[in-house]
Amino acid sequence: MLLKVFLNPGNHGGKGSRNTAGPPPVNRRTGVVMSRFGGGFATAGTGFDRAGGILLTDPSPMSNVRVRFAPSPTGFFHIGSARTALFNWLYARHSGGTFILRIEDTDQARNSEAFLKLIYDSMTWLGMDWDEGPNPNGVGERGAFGPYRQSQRGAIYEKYKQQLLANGRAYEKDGAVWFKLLGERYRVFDDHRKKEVEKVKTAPVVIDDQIRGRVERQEDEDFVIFRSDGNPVFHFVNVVDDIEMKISHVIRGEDHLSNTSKHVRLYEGFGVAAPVFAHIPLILKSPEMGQGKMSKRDKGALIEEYQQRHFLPEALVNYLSLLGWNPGDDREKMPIADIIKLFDLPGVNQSNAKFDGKKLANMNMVYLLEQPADRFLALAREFFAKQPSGTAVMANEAYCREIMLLAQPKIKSVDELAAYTVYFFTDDFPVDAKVKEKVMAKGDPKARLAELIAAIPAMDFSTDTAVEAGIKSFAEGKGLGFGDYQAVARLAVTGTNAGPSITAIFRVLGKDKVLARLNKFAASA
RNA sequence: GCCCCUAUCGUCUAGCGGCUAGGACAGGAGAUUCUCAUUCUUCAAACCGGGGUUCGAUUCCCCGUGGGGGCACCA
Repeated sequence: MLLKVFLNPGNHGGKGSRNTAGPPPVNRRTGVVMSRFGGGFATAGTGFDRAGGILLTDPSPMSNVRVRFAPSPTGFFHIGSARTALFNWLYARHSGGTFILRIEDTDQARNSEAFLKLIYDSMTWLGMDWDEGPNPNGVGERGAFGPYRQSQRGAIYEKYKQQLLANGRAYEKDGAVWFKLLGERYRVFDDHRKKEVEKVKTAPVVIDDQIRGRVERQEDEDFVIFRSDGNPVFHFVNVVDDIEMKISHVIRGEDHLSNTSKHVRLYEGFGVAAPVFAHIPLILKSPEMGQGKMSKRDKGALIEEYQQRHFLPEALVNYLSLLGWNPGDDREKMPIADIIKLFDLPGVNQSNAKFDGKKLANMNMVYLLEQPADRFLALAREFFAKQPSGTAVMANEAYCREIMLLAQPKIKSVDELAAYTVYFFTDDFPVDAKVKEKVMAKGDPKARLAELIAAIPAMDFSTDTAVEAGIKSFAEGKGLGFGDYQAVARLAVTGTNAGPSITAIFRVLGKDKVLARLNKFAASA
């Protein structure tokens, strides 16, 4: 078997505060993580063989970036997963590498096809296309390193297990298979687990992380790689798959940083150079949500939610890209092409970021405002297709179009459309009690209403400007202004104080409807 | 308990030894508009604490403290 050793194309360093103290026993040029035992490890360009090991060769020295996103279909697809996927995707696209989607579905009990589909759908919706992995429709897959679902890779894991068993880096105990650390053994009482455990004196594992800098961690206990039920554990399959799929850069959440020492030992066990690691900061709950890491249960945590609310995926992606990364200047709203161009691992922050739904909402609004009419209309149609009122709204295409375009510059997200435009589609619209109270308390709205009702039949409703001129000249005749009629008319016709210009509402609704509503309101008020 | 990561306005962040510490979201005030929203102007808002190093620390080092993560036959 041949395995490439991947080069690290990214330059290191960046932030001044980055921990780069001490001479890292890592080949900077290759990004190969080396341990201190045995004096050296494989470096690029130096093929080597190890007893029971794997031949390493380096036929192609230049970049070949291969990154993967490896979710488990055991729950909803949330913000954190999406951001991890995004950073992998961005890095792949930035470097002209390959983005792989691998499904870690070894947890039989918790897996579900519905969650699997959700992964494909969410990724697709967000525009993160993958070069290798299962096809987005779930049928078949593409790529030369499959299968891409761990549940189908049993034979590969078995082979790797045998290799470790054969080279003395694994052993069986209590029906499980354990990975064996090299070093002097001793027993000690573990406070955390309240029992005596066997530990191993080993040299620390040094990780040259693209984001964290140099991280040192001690791995001092043998660990299970195959459970007694015969199933391999996460650490094992993760490393085996990354080897088999020739992953060059492992970009994942910081919650895996502590696991990385296990993974590095595993790579050593297989005689394979480890990939470059990049541990990205986590997304934390916003202050209102409480403390800790954002979880699937938190409000606004699910990608699905934004999809259902018809957020613009590019707005969400833009916002997500800014959580833990920035382009280096004051720009925030950026086309994805610019983000791809500017994104790089050393530019990623080291500290966790709190999720801010308000900023996301603002980003969505900014994107929404600049959408061309046809795109906005398409979004509105998609939205209304799922609404109970949808059929009524979309019955008249031209009418619908006109109203949606009236609403576009006013709303923050597409899901506001239903409430924002109700009164255009039904006479049975809700009346905002608070607004009513306020409007009716100011001046003499009843008198204004009566005057308006009397004047409207003679007005020209053909254009906005005609309506405006009509009301204005009429109001001036009474010694009043447009504003004196606007509020009460709006309340009577729309039930609220927010909306497009009243002249547009009048024109679109038509004289008959407007008069009917004004009269009805006058009668009840 | 042990280990690892981290620390600038409420939030996202810029800053890579010398700055009136900048921008954005959110918030306050005002202007414009027929309302609302947008837009514009404007205000308030931060270097966690203590030691070093240095002529000089937000910036580098150490120690605290705070925040986060990990210590499984979960992933």
